[in-house]
Amino acid sequence: MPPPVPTRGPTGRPPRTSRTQIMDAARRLIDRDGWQMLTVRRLAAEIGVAPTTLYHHVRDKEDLLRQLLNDYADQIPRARLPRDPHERIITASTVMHDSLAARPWITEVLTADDLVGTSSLWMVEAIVAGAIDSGCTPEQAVVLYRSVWYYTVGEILVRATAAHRRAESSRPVYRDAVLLGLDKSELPHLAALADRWPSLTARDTYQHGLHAIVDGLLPSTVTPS
Amino acid sequence: MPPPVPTRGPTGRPPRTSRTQIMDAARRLIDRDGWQMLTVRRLAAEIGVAPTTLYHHVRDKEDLLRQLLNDYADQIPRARLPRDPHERIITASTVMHDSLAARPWITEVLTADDLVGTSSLWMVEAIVAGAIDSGCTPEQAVVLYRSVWYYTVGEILVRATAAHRRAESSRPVYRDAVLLGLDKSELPHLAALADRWPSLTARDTYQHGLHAIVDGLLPSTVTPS
DNA sequence: ACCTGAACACCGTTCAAGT
DNA sequence: ACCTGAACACCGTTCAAGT
Repeated sequence: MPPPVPTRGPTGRPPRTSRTQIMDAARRLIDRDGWQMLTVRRLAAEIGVAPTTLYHHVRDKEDLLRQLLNDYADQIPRARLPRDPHERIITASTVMHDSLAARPWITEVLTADDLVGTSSLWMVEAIVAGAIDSGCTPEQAVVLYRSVWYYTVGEILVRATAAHRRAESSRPVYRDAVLLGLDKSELPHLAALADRWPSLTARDTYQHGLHAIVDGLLPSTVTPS
Repeated sequence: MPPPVPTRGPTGRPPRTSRTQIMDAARRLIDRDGWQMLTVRRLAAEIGVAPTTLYHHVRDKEDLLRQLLNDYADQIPRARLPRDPHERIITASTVMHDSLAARPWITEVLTADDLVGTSSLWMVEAIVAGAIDSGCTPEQAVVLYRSVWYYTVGEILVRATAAHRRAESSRPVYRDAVLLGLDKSELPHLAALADRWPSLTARDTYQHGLHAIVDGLLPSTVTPS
């Protein structure tokens, strides 16, 4: 329940713009025109206010983006998780995936352009050929290639942006701050791992995951008679 | 060997700017200041020429980016591939990965910002907890989580940008054009799959790869006695 | 306290004009 | 044929001034 009367103080002008109003307009704009169209100026126009006004309710554009992502995350319903650990992993991963897939712009906020040319296709050929020679159908071979590609793109991308962000070093990395302030009773494993997290995620585990994907997607190796 | 004399014709001014000169300057600029700093105007300044001049040698900024990526791909040495199919997959994947990792800006061209907040951590907790309950050490659990995260980010990202690019529909999708013009003797499997490629990559195979990663990274399930 | 216009330092791109 | 300046339609952000 918002205060029906502006709080007392040095008696100023009553606010005509609220933070939630801004976030709503931002979502509306993104849904209608795509997230690339979310500019401070357009957002202000959408609300019907001067661009400079927004800087009274939001620190800068990045602050606005972060708020937008957090609001969306808050709204994802906590899934009922199965007891079996393996199933629990699959379920949580799926929710994670589906949440992102429902609003692709959220992941698109992390991306921009894709331009893959002809001269790198020999690698694709090698992977597809290897899969077929291992007994895959062409369909399975393509699935295998795509899984490797997704995993590879994700790995490079996440690590690159993390490094990038660390290098900019303006603010204290944000994620570390988040991790250290965790509720032990709500997220026990993460809280226990919080201090080791930076060093654990610094490791190069690309090969680890790569082998898992390849082993998991090739037809189970039958020992030749 | 470039012609020592400008080719005859309606006798014009001799070129002071070449396409390769532009690409060199672009790489220099990216290496020095990061790819975000690659703007048409800065690039022109780096060369010492008016911004508008560049539009005589390059169609637009996207053309420049694409050229940059293709040039880099051309320069990756064709790896000697092992005979064993499984090993061949690993090798090609690794080259692919290493090539991107060597110049992170190439993948960063596909990305922009990462901002993951506190309220989605319950999913991470569920995955890590499930892994530990399955017999993983904390280290292994984090490896598993990261692999899933990379794979998921990559999948969403690649598909989203692909869809996005398809929606813009200005030019004929580029990749399709590339695929159809393949040399059958050089890339036989890809050439054979070229026409089915769009439909094959349109399929949702997220679960496929996800199960492979999880199965591959959990300790081999010992049937309980 | 809240909102604003003017201003700053940028973008990518077009186009008529110069050599 | 090649290069240019002026111009257009934009960005994000700051800051002194208004109510």
